[in-house]
Amino acid sequence: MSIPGGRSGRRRVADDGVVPPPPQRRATGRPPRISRADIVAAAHRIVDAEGVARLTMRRLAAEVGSTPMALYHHVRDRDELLVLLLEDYARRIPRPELPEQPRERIVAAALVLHDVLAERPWLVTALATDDLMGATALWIVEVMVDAAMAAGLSAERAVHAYRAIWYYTVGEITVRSAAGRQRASRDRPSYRDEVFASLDPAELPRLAALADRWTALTTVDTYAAGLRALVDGLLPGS
Amino acid sequence: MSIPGGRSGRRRVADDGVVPPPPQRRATGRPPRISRADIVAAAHRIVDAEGVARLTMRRLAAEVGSTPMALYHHVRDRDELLVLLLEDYARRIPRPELPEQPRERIVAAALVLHDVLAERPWLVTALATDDLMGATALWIVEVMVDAAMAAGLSAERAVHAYRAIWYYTVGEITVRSAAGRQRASRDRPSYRDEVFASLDPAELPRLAALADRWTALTTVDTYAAGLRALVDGLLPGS
DNA sequence: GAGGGTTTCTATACGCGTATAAAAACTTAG
DNA sequence: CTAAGTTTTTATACGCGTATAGAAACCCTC
Repeated sequence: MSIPGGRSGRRRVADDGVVPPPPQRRATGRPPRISRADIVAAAHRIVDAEGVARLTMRRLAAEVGSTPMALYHHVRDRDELLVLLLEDYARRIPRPELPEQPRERIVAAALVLHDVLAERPWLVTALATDDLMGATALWIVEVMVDAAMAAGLSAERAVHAYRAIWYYTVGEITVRSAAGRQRASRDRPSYRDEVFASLDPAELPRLAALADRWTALTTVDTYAAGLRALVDGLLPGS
Repeated sequence: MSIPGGRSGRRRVADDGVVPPPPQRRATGRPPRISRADIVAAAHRIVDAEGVARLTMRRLAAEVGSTPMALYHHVRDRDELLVLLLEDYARRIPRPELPEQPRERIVAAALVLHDVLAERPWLVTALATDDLMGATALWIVEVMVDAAMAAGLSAERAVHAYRAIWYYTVGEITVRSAAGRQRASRDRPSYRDEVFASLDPAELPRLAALADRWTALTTVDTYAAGLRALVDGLLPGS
């Protein structure tokens, strides 16, 4: 009925924490032909070779040599699969040298987070659902909360600060990747161009003056700059 | 072949701006049975009565008394439909009294924006694609850019400041609405609970200490507080 | 052996967004 | 009246995520 053990670490431990005598005991039931790890590995192969758009449950089933619905006994849904993929990516992040200074620590940690996601923007939807990254990447959150407290924030406010940074990061990835997707399919002239072309300078003088530069201005990568501003505002006075 | 006139404002105007002699001229071709306005109105009805989940192209076609594919001659895709819906919502926003002080103007404008979206989080995906709201809500952007410049920022930096706020807002809505959706389907115990339950206090002391308060801490609405911090960081020093 | 219990896997089906191709309904030219 | 051209509408189809129901494959106890 239920999906088998989430974290692969704990297995066959009763509620009281006692491990049953035969540690290498096979549970009853039909033996599985595929495993969660198989699925994740196959998913990795597909994403690397054909892109995430091709990562469908049917394609994945074919890759592991099974049927689509069989996957659902090992993975709750497609979103969970994406989170598992991220888990793998996160494991590979080299834990970088972090600055000592709290403010710079936070910025550095957020940049690591951002870089991982920016390369795989399709993860963000799945992540937002889980609101937090997989367990493997939690050290980034720890760093940020810890540094925020070192900078003088209470535990509560440190968490809120982390969250603000998380929001900002999710938003940046979402918007920028959506914009990129749109630029990719560039036969149509885009709603925005049309709107900007017909701006009324009397009503919206600033935007009208910026209209022709708008696309250029909003294509620049300003994540780091905005992040620094946010952190500056979040931490107690300069 | 192409989808007829975007903004309903300009019609039958040649490239040189001269209106052809017969202003009430019907173009050739099969006369339309439905219009863009019909579609948007029907969409509104469905969303209000049955929720956005029911707003499918098939259901919408039934509502306007047509077939699904007929809609696609008046609307590019479902996302564009959502943007048109937002357009309508935006038109209804009463333009509030805005504070004179630039910093507070920005905050107030962002809060208006946030409130509109927070009530209709499903709009955000469509919006992110278009990266900007429909024309009707552009005054919010104008206010923010203008106030940022009044506070001493260059035009470029003012746009970047607006963008940072936009990112933060999109992220907040995305994450919070995803979390809400998840809390709605609460039979399963959620991946996050599992992760937090098995935190290693030696590795992640801050998070372990906060584990039991985490959900409470991350459920609080901190949009306004984070926004103020962001604006403080973006505008030149106090 | 035979029958339950349990787990995994397969078959089938639904509704979704939308691509594609063709039919229908009109205007205009001959 | 007919033929061509244009626009809108329809029919059909594809692949998607996944719900549901039942078959298959194993372990036990008799």
